[in-house]
Amino acid sequence: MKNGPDIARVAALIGDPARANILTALMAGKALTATELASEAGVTAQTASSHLKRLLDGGLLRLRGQGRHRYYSLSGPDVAATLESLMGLAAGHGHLRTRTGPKDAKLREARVCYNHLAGTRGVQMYRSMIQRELLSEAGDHVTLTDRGHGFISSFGIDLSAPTRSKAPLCLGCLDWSARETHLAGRLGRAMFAHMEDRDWITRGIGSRHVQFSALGQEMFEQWFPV
Amino acid sequence: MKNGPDIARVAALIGDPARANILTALMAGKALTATELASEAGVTAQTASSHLKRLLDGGLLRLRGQGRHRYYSLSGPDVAATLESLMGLAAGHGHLRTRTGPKDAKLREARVCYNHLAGTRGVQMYRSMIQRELLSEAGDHVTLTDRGHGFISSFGIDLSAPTRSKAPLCLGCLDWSARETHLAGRLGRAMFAHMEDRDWITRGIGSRHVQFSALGQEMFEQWFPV
DNA sequence: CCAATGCTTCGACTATGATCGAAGGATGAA
DNA sequence: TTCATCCTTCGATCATAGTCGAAGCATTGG
Repeated sequence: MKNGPDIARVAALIGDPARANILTALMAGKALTATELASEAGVTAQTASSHLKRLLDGGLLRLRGQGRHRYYSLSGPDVAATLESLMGLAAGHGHLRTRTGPKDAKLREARVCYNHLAGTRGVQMYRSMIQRELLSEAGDHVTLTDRGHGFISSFGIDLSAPTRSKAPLCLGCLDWSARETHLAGRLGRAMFAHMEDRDWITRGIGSRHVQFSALGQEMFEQWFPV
Repeated sequence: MKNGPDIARVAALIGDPARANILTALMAGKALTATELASEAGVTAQTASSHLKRLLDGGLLRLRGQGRHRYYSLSGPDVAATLESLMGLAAGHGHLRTRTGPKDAKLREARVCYNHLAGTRGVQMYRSMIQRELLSEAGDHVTLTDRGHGFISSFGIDLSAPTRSKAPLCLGCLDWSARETHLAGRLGRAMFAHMEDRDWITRGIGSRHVQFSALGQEMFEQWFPV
């Protein structure tokens, strides 16, 4: 009857509350064990196991077994992007899971999205880098310019390190709260990790919120002015 | 337990096969009546009615009543963008509804996506306009440059006509097949309509496929060179 | 007014799948 | 080896919601 990709299958996969909780928890980018995800989703280990199997079969998750632990993570940035897009729809039409509170405002300001910075802070960083032509956009492809390479190495990140990852260096990711692009991809993750190492930012425990330290606040404005 | 938008609600809404068919049918951009959608979805009128009610309540659809007909359409470009994103996931993970056939190849080349041009043709048009600086990208916002305004009016579209629409003039939409951006928004729709008026393109009946005429082929290459 | 069409509501049936208890396999620690 | 932890599989229960037949509104046309 119809042709094209089977959208219902994927959507139904995301459409269960327990599975949606699991996926949302994994948006933070860290790989989590099955039991951790069970508690995140608010179901027993058995139930979570069956959900994880389905998500795995559906290609949304990736599994790495380490000893008796099984670590699950999102299978790729495209999954994260789709989830953000769905969040945008849900938020735009006023279906917030909980009432909009101070926590939401914090999330809107800075949060982690699959290991890179999202929220107004993330958008600010992206805009700043675009404005100064450290990044350039062509179509949907974002690339690091020559000036950008210099900037990044002076920022303290070594991009020349060998990598076996085939993931794109730069990737635009649509922000559900700000409705603008922020930087994802390997570079986005590296910059996030770097700021974490320098104690500019700390992750909220059990939350996607990102807290800027006083130093971080100052440095961020200095490196990424509008 | 969790915070943020209620993603499961929206995803579950899209996750039913009948509703997914309805939404996919509406991706073509035209408003369709309840009975038309019922036949598209392959269910009876009663069933479709209940689905349409739910989609309406969920904010995914928009309703305009005309006489005894009720015309349903997608509530906005953000909905279309999310659907495309889901298609990308589904296609990427190999869940095609039907076997990949010639029809799919045609769809990949040129199709209508919420009343604007998508597929490799759509991407080509977008790239061409970006390259020649008729469009400029800043973050997620796409804007028509001064040169772009000149180009559009020589193309034969009058943008000075008064509009009560608050929809953005330019909007990037991620293509599920090409995985690049193509032009959506009011301008994207206007350009599509213009090419339709000039018989450069015709829509496939009951399909999202777009057929280029010989004239259209030639003109398209002339106006949007790579 | 009546008849026809488009659409929705109601009610009942049914199936899918979400859930958890219990049990079993796998790994690591002692 | 023995025990504990992590995780999965099996089986049974139960609720949600997708489906359609029948009936009821609403609108149009004669």
